[in-house]
Amino acid sequence: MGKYIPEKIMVAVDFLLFTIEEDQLKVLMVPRKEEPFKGQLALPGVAVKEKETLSHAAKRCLAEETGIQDSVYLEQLYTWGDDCKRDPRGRVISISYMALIPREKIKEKIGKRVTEVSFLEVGQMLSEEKEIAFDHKEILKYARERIRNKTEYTTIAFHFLPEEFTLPRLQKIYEILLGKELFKANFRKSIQEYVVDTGKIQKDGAHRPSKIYRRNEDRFSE
Amino acid sequence: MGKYIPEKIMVAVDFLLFTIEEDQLKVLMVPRKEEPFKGQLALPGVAVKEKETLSHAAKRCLAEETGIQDSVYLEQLYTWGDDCKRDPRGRVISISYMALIPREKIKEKIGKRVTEVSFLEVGQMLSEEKEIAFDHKEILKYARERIRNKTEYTTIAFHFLPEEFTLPRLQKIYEILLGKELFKANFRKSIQEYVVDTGKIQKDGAHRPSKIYRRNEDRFSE
DNA sequence: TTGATTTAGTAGCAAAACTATACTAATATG
DNA sequence: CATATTAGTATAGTTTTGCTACTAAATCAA
Repeated sequence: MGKYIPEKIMVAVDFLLFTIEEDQLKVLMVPRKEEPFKGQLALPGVAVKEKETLSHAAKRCLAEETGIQDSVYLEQLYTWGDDCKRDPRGRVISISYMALIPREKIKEKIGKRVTEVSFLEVGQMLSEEKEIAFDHKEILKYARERIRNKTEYTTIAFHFLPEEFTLPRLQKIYEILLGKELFKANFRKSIQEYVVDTGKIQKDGAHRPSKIYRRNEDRFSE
Repeated sequence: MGKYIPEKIMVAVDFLLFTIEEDQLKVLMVPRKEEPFKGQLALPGVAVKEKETLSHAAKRCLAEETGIQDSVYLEQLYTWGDDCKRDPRGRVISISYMALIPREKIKEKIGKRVTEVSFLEVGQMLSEEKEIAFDHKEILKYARERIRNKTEYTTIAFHFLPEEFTLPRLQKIYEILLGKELFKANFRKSIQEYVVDTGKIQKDGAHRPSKIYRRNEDRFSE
C-alpha cells in the first residue's frame, strides 16, 4: 500500500425514513428535480464529505429533508456497490441508513416546512408497475425485510410510537409491520416485560378505555 | 446534484476468512509489512477499484491472500467509516466481508503457498492485551457476534464442514460457535431436516462408527 | 470368546412456551 | 337499562424444548 491514489469513487448515503400513518408503513421519498431519473421518486441522499462520519451524513440528510434534529432510531442497513452502473453519472457506492419515527413527530417538524417531500406507502412503492429512481426499489425492499425481521426479535416497533401509548395501538403497529393479525392475549404476554403502566387511561369512543403505557426503560438499555 | 467533485475518500474492503481448526474458531490475519502499525496483525484488505464491484474486491482479496477461487460463503458485514481517523493516512471507509470455509479446503490451497498468512484463534485475537492494527479488533468482534447470532437461526455453521460429515462433528461445530455444550438428542432434532443420510459410515476408533450425512439441498436453496 | 470401554444414536418424560378460545370489564348510546 | 363495542384476562390444548436414560456398534484386552 503506502501512498495511494484515490480511485474516482463517490461515497453517498441513502436515507430511509419510515413512519406509520393511517395504519400503513410509509417511507419518505422525494421527486428528482434533475436527470437522471428526473421526475421519478427517489430516496433522499447526500454525498459523504471528506471530514464527515457516515452516521453524520445520514443525520445531515434527515435534517436537510425534514428539519428533524432529534435523536431518532438510526441503523446502518447495507452498502450497495455491486452494480457499477447503478448511477449513470459515475461510480458510486452508497451506504443505506434507516430511521424510524412516530408520526406525531413528523407533524411538529415537517408540517412547518414547504417541501415536496412526502411519506408514501411502502407497499405501493414496491409494486411492479411503480418506477423508482436508481436501485432504490431494491434498497427499499431490503429495508422493509429488515424491519419485519427485527420486529420479531427486537423492540424496534416501539420507535413508531410516542412516549406514551396503549397496548391496542402497539399491537396494531406490530400487525402492520408483520403483515398479519396477532392474538391479543399472546401478544400482551410477549411484550409485557417491555412496558410499564403509567396509571393514565385513554377514553376513545363508546367502549372500555385503554390503559396508557410507556416503555420499560430498564429493558431498553441494550 | 449534477456534476460532482469526488471527495478524497478511499474505499476499501476488509476481509475476514473464518475456519474451524483444532476445535477453535480461527481467522486469517497477516502481519503488516509497512507503517502504520508495522509488524502488527491485520485483516487482509484491498482498495476497491473504480471499475470493480464490492463483492469482486472481496473475492480478489481472498484469492490474493490464499489462492482460493472457489465459491465460498460470502457475506457483507458492515461499513466502517464513523471514525475519520481510523487510518492515519487519510479518510478511508471500509466495507467488511466475511467468508467461511472448511479447514479441508485450506489444506489443499494454502498449503502450497509460501506466505505469511495464518489462521489465528479468534478468542486470542480479541483478548485485552493483544494489539491489532487499525480498528480491526472491533471488526473482528462484530463478525464473531454475527456468526454466533446466525448460528442460532440459520445454517451457516454447515459452511465450516466439507460436503460429507458426521453428526457428532456438526454438533461440535455448533458448540464451538455458540460457546456452549448442547444436548445430543435435542441438537439432532433441531437439524434433522437439513441433513440426509448418505448410507456411508465412518469408523473412527474403538467405538460405534458414525453415519455420514450431507446437506439436504432442498433446504439450502433459500 | 467375552466382557469392558467408548462413542453413536434413540426413546420418552417433564417443563416451558406457544396457539387459540372463551370469558369478564368498562365505556357510550338509544 | 339493554346493547354494542373495544379492553383486558383466564385457561385449555398443543408444540417445542431441556434433560435423562437407555440401547447399539465398534475395539481391545484378558
